[in-house]
Amino acid sequence: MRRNGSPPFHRLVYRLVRRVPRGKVVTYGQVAAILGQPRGARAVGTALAMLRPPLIDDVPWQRVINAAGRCSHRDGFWADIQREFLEMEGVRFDRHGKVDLKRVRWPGPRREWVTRLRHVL
DNA sequence: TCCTTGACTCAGA
DNA sequence: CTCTGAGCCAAGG
Repeated sequence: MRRNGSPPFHRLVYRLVRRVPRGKVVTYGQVAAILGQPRGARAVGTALAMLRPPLIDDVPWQRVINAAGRCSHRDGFWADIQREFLEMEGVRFDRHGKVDLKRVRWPGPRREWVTRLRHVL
């Protein structure tokens, strides 16, 4: 007998991240908010961390960055890998290692995400 | 169930 | 702009 039909949080995170198109990015807090958890940015990081090391499930993890517009990660290694992947997709970084969220954020201005996307998930 | 861990964030200094 | 501290949350032991 199945007790809980709702997928665990990290699965929802993967579903959403899989929809982020090439050349676009989302922030941890944004993902959390869309999933109905405005304060759960940290949990989103936990979810993505579970993909490592094999980087499974065709989840474009590199498209998730922090609110400051930079690649997070504790060690610089994966942050560098992430930046390289994003640059290959056409995402530009300034000399401080930041992207222009105003331009590359998906799916556009804040007013659009939460309401429309939550239902689709 | 309690406790610890982080790919987080925001307000302050 | 950088550095802290406190708040927050799912996972896993």
